[in-house]
Amino acid sequence: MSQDLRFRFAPSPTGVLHIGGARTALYNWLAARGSGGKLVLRIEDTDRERSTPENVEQIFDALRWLEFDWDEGPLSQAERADRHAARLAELLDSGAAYRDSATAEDVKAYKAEHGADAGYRGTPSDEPGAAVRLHVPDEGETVVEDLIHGPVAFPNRSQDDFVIARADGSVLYNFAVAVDDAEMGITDVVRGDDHLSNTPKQLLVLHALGAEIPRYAHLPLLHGPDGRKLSKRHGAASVQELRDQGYLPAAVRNYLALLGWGTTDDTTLLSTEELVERFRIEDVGRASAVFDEQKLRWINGRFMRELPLDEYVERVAAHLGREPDERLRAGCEIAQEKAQTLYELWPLIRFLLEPPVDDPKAWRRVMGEGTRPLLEAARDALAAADGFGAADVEAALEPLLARLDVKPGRLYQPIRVAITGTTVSPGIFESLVALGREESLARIGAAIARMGA
RNA sequence: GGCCCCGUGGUCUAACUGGCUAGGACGCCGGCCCUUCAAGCCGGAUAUUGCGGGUUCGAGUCCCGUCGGGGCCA
Repeated sequence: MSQDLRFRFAPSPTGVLHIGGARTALYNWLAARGSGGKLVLRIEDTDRERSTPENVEQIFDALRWLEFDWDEGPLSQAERADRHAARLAELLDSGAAYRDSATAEDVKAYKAEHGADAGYRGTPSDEPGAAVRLHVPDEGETVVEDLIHGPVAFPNRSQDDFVIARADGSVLYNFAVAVDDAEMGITDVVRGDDHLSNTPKQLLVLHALGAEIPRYAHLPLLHGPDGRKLSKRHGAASVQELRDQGYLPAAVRNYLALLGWGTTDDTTLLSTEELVERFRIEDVGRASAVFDEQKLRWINGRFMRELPLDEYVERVAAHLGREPDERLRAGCEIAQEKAQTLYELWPLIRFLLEPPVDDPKAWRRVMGEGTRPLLEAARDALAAADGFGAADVEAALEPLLARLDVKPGRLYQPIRVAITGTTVSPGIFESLVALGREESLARIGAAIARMGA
């Protein structure tokens, strides 16, 4: 078992953890856990505008919600900047990099002369306004040994002598990350496909630095149903939204894991332990995937139903921002089978915690002609019941069906509307029991009164 | 424009070094159950594995070409 593996995850600090980013984090985390390594989190600070402490904290929040653990990057922002400067000077001294004052036009002109597929090669200069470029060999190729794609070769002659630092000394992305990886001892880089063609540049920097090369795994990107990169327009696009909509972290982890990877034996529902045990980064597919919220909902429903009641109540209470009292617990007990998300549970148990809702449509549809005698009979029967357990309630109401010669729905739906205000609720007997005899009678009475003569 | 990646039913995927009547899941349709809505159970439709060649007794799996989608850089 190799120890001290460091997987890095570097979300951009916009405050939003996108689903694609969350999957990347998950794969990093699973791979790290599976190999005895650890996940190192480093926030990308390239976008100063949006890189506020609040935004960074929001990313951490989302990651914590997913129940990941990680180490913060071993180097502070300031330390990183120091290393960048030092390494840059090093490359300049050794001649691996050089100053060049060429403009974009100059590069274009170079290509016009040498061919479009010829990488730009500059001439060293001492001018003050010169940027720093890295020397790229003319011969051979730089190959990325990718765990998912296999070897991917990039011809060196087509690669520009790319800019690694601006004239003012500020470093560019491909140089900065390569230095960071080297300085932080990153052993495994698991990130999106969009970085695949950046990788040869980072390798070139690493080579010039004489640093160790990490293992790379480039994940396929996530797309929306329209085939374009997943974004806000496609509904839930961030982990924060998923959380707000009442999804369970374990279900989200399960679903995300399946978005680009599958088990050989066709298992769909996996606990996190199983995920850690079975996930292998090498088995991740190469094609981009489409986020399908319907499947997430299904998986979430399965996890919801399998949750122990105590934990279920806790999760629900947290989501609703309420105390987990007896009423709530009673509601959870009778509605756990029915909700796919925490969010969906509320309309089902609301009647226990608040007065019945006013739903004119439901009322009109169910409380038609001849309903009043049915409700009166139900009220009387419930009032006279021996006890008020589910069996007692059923024993009280069931005989009415034959006596009044009505189908079950004709009797039960009006009761349902009377006590909840809506046509959808948990089982009618359980609902009455959870509400209690007194309150049930009061609500049925109120409904009768509302119907008038 | 250059370089690179990808292409299995609507969606996510499985198929060790070529042998499978292309498997599973979500969704969809139908049925059962039934006090509503779900869930559950049963059954069904949907894939000439982007397309065209080639190698082979045999290709989703190998080779060539082509189309389409995407990424990075410019």
